[in-house]
Amino acid sequence: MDEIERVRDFNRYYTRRIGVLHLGGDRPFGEARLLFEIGAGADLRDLRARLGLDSGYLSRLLRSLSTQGLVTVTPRPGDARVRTAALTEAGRTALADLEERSRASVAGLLAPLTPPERDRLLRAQAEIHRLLRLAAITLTPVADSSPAARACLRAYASELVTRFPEGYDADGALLPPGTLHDGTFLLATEEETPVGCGLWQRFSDGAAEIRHLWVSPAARGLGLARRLLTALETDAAGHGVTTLRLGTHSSLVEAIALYRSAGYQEIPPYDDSPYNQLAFQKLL
Amino acid sequence: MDEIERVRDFNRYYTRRIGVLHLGGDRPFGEARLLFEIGAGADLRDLRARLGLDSGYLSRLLRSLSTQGLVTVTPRPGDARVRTAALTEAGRTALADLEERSRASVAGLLAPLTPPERDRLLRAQAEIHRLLRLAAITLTPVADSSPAARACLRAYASELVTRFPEGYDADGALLPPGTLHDGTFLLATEEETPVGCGLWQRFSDGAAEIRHLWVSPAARGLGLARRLLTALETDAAGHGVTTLRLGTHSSLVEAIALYRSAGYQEIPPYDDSPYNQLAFQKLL
DNA sequence: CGCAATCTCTGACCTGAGTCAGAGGTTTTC
DNA sequence: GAAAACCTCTGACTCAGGTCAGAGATTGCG
Repeated sequence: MDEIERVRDFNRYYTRRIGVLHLGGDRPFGEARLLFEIGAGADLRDLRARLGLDSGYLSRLLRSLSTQGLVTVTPRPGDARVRTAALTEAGRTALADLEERSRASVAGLLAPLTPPERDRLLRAQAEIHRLLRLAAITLTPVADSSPAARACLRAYASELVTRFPEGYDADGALLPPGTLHDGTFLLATEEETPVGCGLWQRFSDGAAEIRHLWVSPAARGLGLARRLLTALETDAAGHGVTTLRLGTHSSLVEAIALYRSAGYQEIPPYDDSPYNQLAFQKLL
Repeated sequence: MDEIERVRDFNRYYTRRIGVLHLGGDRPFGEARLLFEIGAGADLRDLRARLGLDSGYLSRLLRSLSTQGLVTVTPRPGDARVRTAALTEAGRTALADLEERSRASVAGLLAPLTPPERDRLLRAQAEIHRLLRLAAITLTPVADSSPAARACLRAYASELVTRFPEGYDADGALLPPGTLHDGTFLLATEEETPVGCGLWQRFSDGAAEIRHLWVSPAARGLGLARRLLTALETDAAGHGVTTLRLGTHSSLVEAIALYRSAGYQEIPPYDDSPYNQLAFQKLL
């Protein structure tokens, strides 16, 4: 049985087992989901966007919930076009009940397992979650002046400000927008939000430099930095680059470990940036 | 976040990610499932039982598939009450197409991962599968003469016949039906089928013996033997047993390792059974 | 042989989930 | 102040999935 078949097999088994679990109770799934999503109150437009519902459908669902006395829908003060939904006291208890029943069915699933077995289950789930998130992240080349690219670089810079003991001067050290001509800016995106970046840029001597490799805190621990690095190397190699260099700050220990494990050799610093206390090189 | 919440969280993420995968194509899910289940041909009654369908519903589904030219339904030769469904050539290609598209969507999911990452994913999935299977197995006390109990003991005996170099004389060594009076026979059941057993039986001196601990080949590697053993110990302790003994054959190395790791100490053989070459004891 | 059991089919019905085209309010913009 | 934009609601409709009651055909059994 090959890799794909094993994954399909697992999917079948898992969804079958999980399908049995208590999801919406006796309440239709759509209503249960809506109760959950309203939570502390929400505008209908937001609910529609979050749940991907048709406005007519949402309207009917809400009416059903409000005739059951679980939610109230009122015009938002200040803008009466928008209406906001809120749970009533009965709605809150209904939601709590749903939650409790869902928890109970999971607890029933776990009950026969010993603590070490449960621990292994949780670890395996965390591993799968990690890997699936990583698999869902896409890398795309974008212009270094694109809003997403600039947002990543700003986040990168503001993190370095706090990480470097001497601070970080973004204006002086960050790649100015629109200046990346011979190279590629790669943006990592998870479900439409940018979660990392990196770029390579050719030197006048034909070698190239990797810069601004960054992974957002929300996406750390997935192995994304390594993937970005390999993708940058492949892209650069595809553009004829044979020598890659990079400089880094001695306080960025994880980055340094990454470079070493990716086959980069330490070389003497090749520029005068105060932040590049260490330099590395790799021949592609 | 507690254990239960973490499991729920994973379930939410996983089902969301998997839900996107290609399941039935443009074909309704029910029809796709039916195509899959018909496979090389099946009686309608079996299909109903396997898929849990109402007979009217199945009839309509099949009619839809047969007007699409994907299946033929014919009376079974020999018993014209029963009808059997078979895929046509077009049905086989439609099924192959479904399979292929499902495979392709899984392949797309895996594509961004490196081989070691995929390997970790598969391992984690296998671990979860194992643990969920184990959690789904129930242990119930049954009469030693019940059909399920006898079936397990027969399977146990026929396995020993091939495992022991000297063979195994079931008539002489197996617990005769209806003879377990002061003790408990535990049956392990996975989705209605028996997958293991074990019993404890009190000696005249007040101590008790564990016998016939067996796990079906289909359920090995899950940790079921250990669970059975602990359950037997707990049950026996609940009946006032403080000393448990057991005898085993020197060729059953996994069993011996299990006993040792469960805290059993080797003692001199306490009976003259030719199969109990080793004996163990544990004080509860 | 006749009756009961077995199996499948048909028609009638239901629910959840969702789409689509307007109608009718409210606010913003010019 | 009027038009445009925005937001929600209503009515009409679709589809998948499923249940239920009985009709009709066939077979097994006494």
